[in-house]
Amino acid sequence: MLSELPKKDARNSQKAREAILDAAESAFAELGFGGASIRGIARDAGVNQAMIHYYFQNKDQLYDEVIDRRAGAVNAQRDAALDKLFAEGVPTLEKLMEALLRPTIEMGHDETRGGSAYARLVVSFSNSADERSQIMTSQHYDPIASRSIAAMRTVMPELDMAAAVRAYLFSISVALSVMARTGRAARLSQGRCNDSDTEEIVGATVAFSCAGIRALAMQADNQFDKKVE
Amino acid sequence: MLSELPKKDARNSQKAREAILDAAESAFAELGFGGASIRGIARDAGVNQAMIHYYFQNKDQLYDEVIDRRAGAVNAQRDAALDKLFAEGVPTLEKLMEALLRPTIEMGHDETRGGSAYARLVVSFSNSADERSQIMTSQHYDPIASRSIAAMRTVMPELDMAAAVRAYLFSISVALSVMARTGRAARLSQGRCNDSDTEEIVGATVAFSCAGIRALAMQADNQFDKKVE
DNA sequence: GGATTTATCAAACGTTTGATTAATAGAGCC
DNA sequence: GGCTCTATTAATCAAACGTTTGATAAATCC
Repeated sequence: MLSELPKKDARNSQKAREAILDAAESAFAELGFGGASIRGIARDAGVNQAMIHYYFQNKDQLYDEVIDRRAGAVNAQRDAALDKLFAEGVPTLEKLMEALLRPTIEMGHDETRGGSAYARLVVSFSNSADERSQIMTSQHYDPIASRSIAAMRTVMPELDMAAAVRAYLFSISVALSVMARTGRAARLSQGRCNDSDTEEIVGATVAFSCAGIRALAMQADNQFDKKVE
Repeated sequence: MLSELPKKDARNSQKAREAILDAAESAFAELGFGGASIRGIARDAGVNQAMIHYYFQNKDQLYDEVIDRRAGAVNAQRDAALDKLFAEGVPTLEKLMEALLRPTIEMGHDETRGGSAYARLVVSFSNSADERSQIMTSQHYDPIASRSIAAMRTVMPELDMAAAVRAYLFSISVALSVMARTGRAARLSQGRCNDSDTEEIVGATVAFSCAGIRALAMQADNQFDKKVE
């Protein structure tokens, strides 16, 4: 067969699009939006520089599509998990938090499909206060966050709105930090802390979060009691 | 008095240095290392562009000094708090975690002295896996982290090394997320969640962390029991 | 009070940036 | 076999980038 040469048909164009998204994902994760360059992305993707503008117009839209591709997938998983869970009645807090956190953590640990690069990217912009990051967070992650917070209050009715929001954000920040996998855990524990065993990490994250959430609920309760008496 | 003109003496030179560091802190926090420009920093600081290279040689060293200035201050506070705490015997877990987390959170809430810009910066690089960020984290924050982890194991001897490292990193990630103050809490709670009340946030963060840490300790205990029986 | 050091400036260096252009090659259709 | 649409290329653009330079004013030293 003599067709290992690059083809210019529609099938190959999809390949090019994906290759650009993959390269951009790594570049944005490693260098930040400002530090990543269109030229570098094109080189890594093995395409001509102008192809990036052809498919994505400009750098901002490329960034948005990188995030949209992954956020869409993981949030669909979380939505489905919530649907399934509440179809069988009101779940335990542990089941709920695992449904919310597991897809996030697993994506970060999926080395084979570039999930870990995206993990670092989402950790970075979700903790940033600049306008671009805020827009990405609110557009791609606020809807599932609102649904999750409502679900937490169904499972734990004693959580008021403020406490539930705080509980959700605390839990997510823990999950994101294990997603990022900076290698710090291994460094600080001289290799005794394994941050590659997904099941162990999901278990630890869920246990930590649920205990923390219950503590927040008790704290809120106590404050309520004080005001009442 | 006719001396409102800029002076070229040593006193003014310190002012220029500080102005550059302040402007760089904001720029790096908002735009990332790659997105921030020396020209923009010089403009914001009100100094000539060449002054930045005169004082800091290059962009990398400027970045390092921005971080060193704040990290030195906050880690000195944490060290002193640990000294004081253990001078009076072995403290409770709550006292320990408050000593570790309060200085961090308070710096992020110090709007008047630019602490909140640094907060966003430290959140960003401490969750990043690129080489520059790793170096910053390990140089400026690993020493106090190691001491903190050892202190946690003194207070809770049932924590093995791996669990203690994980507990520390989880707790710090929660504190960092409230430090960043992206405004998301207010958005998701329609303003009901106040992320400006420092005391309330310190209380919530400490309560959440301590409960989580105890849960991790129990988890480790159970695994140990399983292996023994 | 001349020499030396420190602080400051405007201008320029070569490089890299995001973006645009005009030209072309191939696939599918009629 | 020509037409049309999509995909791809090399060349080019002005702007912005980090850094360096040479000159100069002020402060400090001996």
